[in-house]
Amino acid sequence: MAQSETVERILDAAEQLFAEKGFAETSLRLITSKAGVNLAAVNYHFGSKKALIQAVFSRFLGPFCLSLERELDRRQTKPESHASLEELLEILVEQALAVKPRSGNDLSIFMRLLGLAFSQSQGHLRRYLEDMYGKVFRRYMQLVHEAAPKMPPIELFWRVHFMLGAAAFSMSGIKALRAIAENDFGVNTSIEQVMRLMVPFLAAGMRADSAVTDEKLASAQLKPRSKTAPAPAKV
Amino acid sequence: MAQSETVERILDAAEQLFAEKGFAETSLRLITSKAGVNLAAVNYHFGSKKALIQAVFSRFLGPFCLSLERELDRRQTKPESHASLEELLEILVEQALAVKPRSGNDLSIFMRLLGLAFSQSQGHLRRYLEDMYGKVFRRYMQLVHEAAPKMPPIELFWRVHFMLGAAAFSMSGIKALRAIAENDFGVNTSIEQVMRLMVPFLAAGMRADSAVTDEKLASAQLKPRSKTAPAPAKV
DNA sequence: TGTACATCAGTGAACGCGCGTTCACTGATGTAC
DNA sequence: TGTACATCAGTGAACGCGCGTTCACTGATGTAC
Repeated sequence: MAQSETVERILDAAEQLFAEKGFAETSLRLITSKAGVNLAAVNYHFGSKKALIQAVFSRFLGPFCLSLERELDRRQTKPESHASLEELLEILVEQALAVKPRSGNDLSIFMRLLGLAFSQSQGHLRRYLEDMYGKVFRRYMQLVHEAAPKMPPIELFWRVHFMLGAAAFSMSGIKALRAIAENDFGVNTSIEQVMRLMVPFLAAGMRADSAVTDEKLASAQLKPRSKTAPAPAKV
Repeated sequence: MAQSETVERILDAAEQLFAEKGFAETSLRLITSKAGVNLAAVNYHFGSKKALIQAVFSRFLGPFCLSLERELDRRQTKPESHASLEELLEILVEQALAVKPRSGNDLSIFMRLLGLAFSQSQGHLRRYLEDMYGKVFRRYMQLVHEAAPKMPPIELFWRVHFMLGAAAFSMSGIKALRAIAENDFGVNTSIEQVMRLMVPFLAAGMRADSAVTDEKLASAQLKPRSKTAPAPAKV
């Protein structure tokens, strides 16, 4: 076998199987037999199953976040004009679609993996993703904050996670959902179409009138972020 | 031990552990030791681990769906007036909150389980839920359909799943999210408050102007549901 | 140009471990006569 | 009232199995002299 074509074969097989079955349910024996490589090759090249899981994410998220960061840089140099919610969401769609052609595999596979990353209890994975990509994510969130109409910060917080949920969930089950849609309506909805359908839905949700009635919630403000402990003392 | 207090203890422990760790990652040994019962008791009372998983869902979904069905009956007898999207969403919130006091345990645990049911590959569970609760779900969806402003059916289909995603995802990670919110903003958001924050977000998303530009998608209509095969012949 | 050695991707078999399940058994309770 | 039997929740130990990981090994390729 050519110089570490093996590594790519393992990553391809693992990506697909993890997306289908989840992490715990996918054994190294299944991965290596699908990849047509030796069982021990995973531990030889990656060191452990955990490291393989992280490598699968990095292969996609690396280029994606790099591309996203460059796009954010580009916008920052332009004359100061805030992007709309729709524009911000479109940026993500564009970056995701741009990364896709890396290989023959499907964007939907990776979206499903992202969904799993949140719902499966892979503590090491969440720590790894936060360390590697947390910075870009927070930078993007800052722009969303600026684009959202004046709203209690805590409500913004929750709405962002509703958005995240809608995206991660529908993408994570996208294969089944597309099949149902095809069966019930007789038309095929491409991944790209689904993502574009999501944009106005999410933007409208973000713009809905505030529902906060509780006074404590309404007045809550973002505390300064501290690495190790809550904010030190009263202001 | 009193007459099958054991069964309840197993269900309580399993519910909590499944929600924390997922199904595959939670062993019967962990469940039974947390419950303080013998390892073999699960297989004695439930027959298998799969059956235990289903029983955990039924303990909550049974009362919930019964309660939902009665509420839908009540509304059907009233003078013909369509419920708004907000009203329909509020119904779910009310039913969910009404079931909660069954025991001391937390609604959030069950919401997380529901999220897991979609994202973990438990084929038997999806089949079981569809068989048991599919009917009520489709009846409810019909009302949502009537409440949504005129919209291509396929877009409605996708938007419903965006809603489902936002709910399932944010509820499934609710424990971590509440902790982050508490840490970053210094206020506690109750599960009930989160659910009520979700209602206007989802309703606004459902009402957003249609984004369908593709002609094929715009004209797609719901096919008659057939048990075994696609619709028989051209109309 | 030829030989000795180092490197390294990949291998095959085995390791110990935790898993879900099974099974013969116990002991308390209820029932028939 | 007393005895024999049936029922059934619960037990303790063992079963076979698939898992992630380890390890001594192979064989191809590159490098030094």
